[in-house]
Amino acid sequence: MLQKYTHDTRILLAIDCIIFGFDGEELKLLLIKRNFDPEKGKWSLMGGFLNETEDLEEGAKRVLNELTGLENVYMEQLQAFGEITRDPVERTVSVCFFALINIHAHDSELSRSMNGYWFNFKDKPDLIFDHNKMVNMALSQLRYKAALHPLGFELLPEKFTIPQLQKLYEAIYDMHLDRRNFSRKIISTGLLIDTGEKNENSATKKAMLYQLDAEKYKNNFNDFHNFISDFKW
Amino acid sequence: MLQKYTHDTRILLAIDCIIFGFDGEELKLLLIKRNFDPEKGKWSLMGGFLNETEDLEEGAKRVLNELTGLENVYMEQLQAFGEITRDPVERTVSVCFFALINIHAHDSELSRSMNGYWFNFKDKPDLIFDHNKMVNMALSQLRYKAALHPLGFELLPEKFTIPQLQKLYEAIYDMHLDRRNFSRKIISTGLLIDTGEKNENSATKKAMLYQLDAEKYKNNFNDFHNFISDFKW
DNA sequence: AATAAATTGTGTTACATTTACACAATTTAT
DNA sequence: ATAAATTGTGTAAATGTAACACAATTTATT
Repeated sequence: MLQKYTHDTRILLAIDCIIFGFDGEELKLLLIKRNFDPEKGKWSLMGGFLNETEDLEEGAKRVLNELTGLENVYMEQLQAFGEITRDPVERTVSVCFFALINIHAHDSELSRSMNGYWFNFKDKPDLIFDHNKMVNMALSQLRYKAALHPLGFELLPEKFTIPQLQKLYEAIYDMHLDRRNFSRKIISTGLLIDTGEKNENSATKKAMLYQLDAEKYKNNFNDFHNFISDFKW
Repeated sequence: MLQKYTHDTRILLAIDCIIFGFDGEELKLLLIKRNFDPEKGKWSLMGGFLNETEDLEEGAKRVLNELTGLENVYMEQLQAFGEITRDPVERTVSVCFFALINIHAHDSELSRSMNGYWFNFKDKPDLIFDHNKMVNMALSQLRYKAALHPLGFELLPEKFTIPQLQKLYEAIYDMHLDRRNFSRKIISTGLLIDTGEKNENSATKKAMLYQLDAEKYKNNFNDFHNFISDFKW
């Protein structure tokens, strides 16, 4: 058997998880009010230490699951954050993930029991440590990626209308999009299947409900698109 | 003073560094033949453990500098890699960076003394641990980013011709580009300054030498472009 | 039962960008 | 002088994007 490394520093490894949601009008963020130290009483991302028995993705899924009860959620690693003094207690490097969830499908009693609260992204409170930086980078990354790949669907229910999808994109980019051009762009991806149903929650003309073509979505996820060609980066 | 965390796992933190270069014809990778354990005699990326006195970027810069002697190099974090058994010696999470360097400007004696050798990316040998995965992801990320931002310049000498820049892009994407359309696209960014000089190392018509408009480059780096619109992802 | 108000679906035209290709100019070797 | 290789600039067709018009659906109101 191999010797262990002689390297002997104590640098802890944490996971932090940014959770995006969408309520039909605004891009939202699930944050927790800490009832534990350090920084008890302040707002932060959901996080935890990485266990020896799990890899990074498993750790991130665990952390997400502890707050939302969800599994099989879209998640990607943002990056590692390692400023020396980012955690005042002791040296901790955090690997940060962001998740896109259907806000109506999570276990809201569980998240409330963990002191979890949804905020409009625009109205998010000041966060502990370097969590503000993480969240801002995550929004940049979400914008970057959602402009080029069909990512937004992850934030919607299984069946959705094109106007709903447009409102989501308008929330992500905080800008107005042309209804007709947006619709044409989305339809032309070929990723949507007309369910034949209509959105009954409407006081005016009921929009058609679509769902993702799961096969095409999986196979063509990495294709390049140009969903938001006029966003000013 | 705050208590330390009670969390007590030993997970080591390493840095690995992918170093891209360009020799005028091919995209290159600087790898080391390990004369130390583990996996002595095999090929790997340059790496090292993170020290308690440095943050992640500082650690990556140190690792790069130990092999190349370079400072002030373009570098970005790829992501953290944390599979449980990625390092057979003991549990180690590695934060992976990639660097773009001017291949002619580094300390080649130093890198040779560290057992560093340049490979054509296409001919890279099998690497230890998960370094193959890191390198392939880094190429994807380089392609992604260089298609949208003016990144390629980092791999060229200070003064360069447009045909040289084109060869670089052709090497990165492993495809042929139309000379005339490429030239127009690059010129239209407004990032190039005509030095008035010509490339004397040419047996036929000598191409004009350009250099970056440092101010515009810095300010407009995050602007979106479409340098490689016809690459099939 | 007709009408107004809000929203959704589809079409059309002008403008900008990308693609494909032609030709003239420069440099060295023959 | 001529040929071969490469570089710089131009132009027309095809494609994609932006801006805008109008008809259809649904509920509430008259």
